[in-house]
Amino acid sequence: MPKQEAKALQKSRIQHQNRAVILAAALEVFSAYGYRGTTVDQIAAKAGLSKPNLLYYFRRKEDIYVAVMEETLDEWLKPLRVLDVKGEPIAELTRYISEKVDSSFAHPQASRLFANEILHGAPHIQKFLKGPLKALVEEKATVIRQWMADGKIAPVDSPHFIFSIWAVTQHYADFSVQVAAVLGEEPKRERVKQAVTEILLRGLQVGRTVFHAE
Amino acid sequence: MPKQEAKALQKSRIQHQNRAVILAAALEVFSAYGYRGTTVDQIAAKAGLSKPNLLYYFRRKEDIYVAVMEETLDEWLKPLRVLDVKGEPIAELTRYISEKVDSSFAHPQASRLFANEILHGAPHIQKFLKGPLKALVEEKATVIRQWMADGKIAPVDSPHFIFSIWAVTQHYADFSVQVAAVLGEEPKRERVKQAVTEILLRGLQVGRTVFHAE
DNA sequence: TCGGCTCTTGACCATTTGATCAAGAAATAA
DNA sequence: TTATTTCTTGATCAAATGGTCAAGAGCCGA
Repeated sequence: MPKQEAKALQKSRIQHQNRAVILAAALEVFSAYGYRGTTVDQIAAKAGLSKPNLLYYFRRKEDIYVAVMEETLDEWLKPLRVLDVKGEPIAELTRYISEKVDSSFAHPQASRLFANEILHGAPHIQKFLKGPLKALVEEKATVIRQWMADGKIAPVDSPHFIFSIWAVTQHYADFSVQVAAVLGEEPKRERVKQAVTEILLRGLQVGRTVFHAE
Repeated sequence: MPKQEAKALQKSRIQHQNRAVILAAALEVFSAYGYRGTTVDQIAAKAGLSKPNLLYYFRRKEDIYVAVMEETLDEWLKPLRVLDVKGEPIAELTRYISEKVDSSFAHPQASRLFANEILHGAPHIQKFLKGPLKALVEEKATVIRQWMADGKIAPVDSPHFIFSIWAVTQHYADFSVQVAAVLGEEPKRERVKQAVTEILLRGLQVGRTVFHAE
C-alpha cells in the first residue's frame, strides 16, 4: 500500500488549509501578546478551531511559534538579499529603505514578532542570527564598502549603517503605538518613506551641494 | 497618637530599602521576560524575599510593574529635555545622541522594558505617550525647525528625525543580541557612538564639503 | 456501500501562578 | 520590660493553562 509510505510527507487539503489558518492566527496573537502572553486557547479561538484540534496539527505551543517564526524570517531577509553592487548606490539603498518601510506598514505583526523574539534574547533563532543573517550582512557590508572605495558614496561604517536602516524602518512597525501617540495621528507611509530616506541617505551623497547659512 | 496619621505616608528604613531591592530585581526580570513571562516568584527570588513578603510591599504583580515603569520613564526623558535652541545645533544633537547611546549601553534593561511595553500596545503608559512625551517632542521639534529656519542645519522632518534618533540609539539596547550575533562580538560603545552620530548628523551639516568621486 | 484513515472534540489532568491569611518574629516606642 | 506596630512566612486556594485521551464524526478510495 503506497498510502503508508506517503503518510508522513503528504498533506491533505484539510491539513494544508488548517495549518495556514493556524499560522495566520498565531502570528496575530503571538505578535500582540508575546510567547508567554499567548495562550493556545487564544490561537485556537482566532483560528476557529477547538484547542485539541489545534494541537492535532501542532503538538506543542512552541511548535506553532517556531513555525510562524520560520515563515517570517525568510520574508524578513528578502529585501536585503537583492542589494546589488552593480546598481547605483543611492538608488539601491533607496529601494531597500522603501521596501523596509512598506514592510513595516504592510506587515507590522511580523516585525513585532521578530522584535519581541530578539528583545527576549532570541532563544529560538540564535542559529539564524549567527548563520544566515550574519553571512548576509557581511556580504552586503562588503557591497557598501565597495561603493565607498569607488568613491560613489561617502565613507560610513557599513554594518552599523545596515543596523541603522533596520532600526529606523522597523521602528514604524514595532513602536507604531508610540509614533501615533506622539504625532497625534497615524503616520503616512509615503511621508515616512521620504523622511527616513532623506535622514539616512543624505549624508552619503557625494558631490552634493548643500545650501550655506547666511 | 500622631503615629496613626503618619502611617500612610511615612516609610520606614526597611520599607524604603526593600522597595528599592524589589524594584531593581523586578526591572531585571521584567525586562528579560516581559510582563506575562515574569512570575512573582522570580522577582522574589532575585530580591531575596519570600513571595508573601514581596506582596506585602506591592499587593499585586501589576503594581510592581507600574512602579518600575514609572521609575524608568523619567530617566528616559531626561536627555531630550535639555536640548537647547540656543546651543550650537550639531553640538546639541551630538550630545543627545551620545547620551542615548550611553544609556543603551549602561541601562539596556530599562530600554528593553520600555520597548516591550510599547511593542505590546503600551497598555500601561498611554497617558505618558499622549501627554508628557507628545508635548516634549512637539517642543523639541520646534527647536529643530528653528535651527532649520535659521539656516543652521539642512531641512529635515523634525519629529521623524527624533524618532530616527530614538530608533537607532535604542537599537543597541533592544536588539543587542542581534547586533552581537551579526558582528560576531560585542559592539564597542565609542565606535557605535561615532558611527551613529555620523549616519544621523552628516546629512544635516550645512556648508559641508563632500569629496567628489573621480 | 464499506472499511480504514483522517479529523474533531468534550472531558479531564497536572502544573503553574497570582494572591490570601493567620500566626509568629522582629523592631520600636512607652 | 511591655505593648504596639511592622515585618515575615508556611500553608493554602482558586484560576489559568499546556497538554492528553478516548470516542465519535467525517472523508475517501476500492
